[in-house]
Amino acid sequence: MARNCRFAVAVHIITVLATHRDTPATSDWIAGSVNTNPVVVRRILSALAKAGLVQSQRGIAGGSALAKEPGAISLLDIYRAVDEQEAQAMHHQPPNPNCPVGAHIVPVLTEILRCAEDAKQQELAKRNVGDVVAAIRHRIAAE
Amino acid sequence: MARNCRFAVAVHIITVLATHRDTPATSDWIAGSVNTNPVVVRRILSALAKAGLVQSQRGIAGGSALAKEPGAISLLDIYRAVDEQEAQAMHHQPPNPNCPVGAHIVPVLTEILRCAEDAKQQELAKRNVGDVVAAIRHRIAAE
DNA sequence: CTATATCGTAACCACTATTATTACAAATTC
DNA sequence: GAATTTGTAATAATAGTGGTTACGATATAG
Repeated sequence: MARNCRFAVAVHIITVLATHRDTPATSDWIAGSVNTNPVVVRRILSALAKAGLVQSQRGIAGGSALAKEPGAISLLDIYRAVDEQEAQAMHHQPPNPNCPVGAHIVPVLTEILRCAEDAKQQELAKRNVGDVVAAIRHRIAAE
Repeated sequence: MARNCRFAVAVHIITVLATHRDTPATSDWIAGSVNTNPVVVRRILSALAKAGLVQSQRGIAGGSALAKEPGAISLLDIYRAVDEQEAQAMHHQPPNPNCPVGAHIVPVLTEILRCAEDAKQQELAKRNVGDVVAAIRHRIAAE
């Protein structure tokens, strides 16, 4: 259970909200579509709300709704809202500073990983929630 | 201790080998530069050897050495040799197939994450071990 | 005002990925 | 044959992750 699926679940949640814009969706109802626990959904909704992507309301007619148009929410917005951790990390222990390689490799590697992560994020920035909804509608129509 | 630093350690190891090409390096010696346990170094060397990037030899004059020129080893080669796991994963439980979103989002998300990962790998492919050695030499000269 | 429904979040558990460490057989050289 | 080194298995320690329970805060209905 250790692999990170927050991004997948977050996109799922936002896509559900984008296809039910008439009425706020409860975490319980969303959890039924994602097939997980409502608290997991609420945790991710909380992160998305902090990023300004969704709005939630408590109470008897409460629930969550998009705070922006689907076309104005990129997948990078979602990624940054929920996936703060780097995939590849630096050494656990700092390398030996008396070795020429050990003394200088960390900033070199950090810069390389930053470029690689940037490329990934730029690819995510090319797509928005409207595109995901359209892709799903296309698949439904093709059935 | 849960973050993945195999890529960082693998690049470190290969860079050490690239700067000491005259004689094979023992895992114990490399571990001194990386500041970790020799077995950790040997495990990563084993993965690098399976990818054809290094060669190791047992025995009293044993150790490891590059199997290719530094300029012929890209960082993507190293990444693929040691980092098999995806950073972002799909849902733990399959989504609800009775929800239109749940029924169709997985292939859409899989394709998006594949593109993002591809972009990252293409960025890593642009750099090779020779570039890393040059960057480190540049930093040493700038001291 | 009270009851009900819902969110927000803390606390805890189970599971997994990862690194560190010990141990030892296999291989190589002297 | 002794010494050294790799290769790998086994184990422990740590941390990230999602699932679950619990409960206070909040909003609406009546």
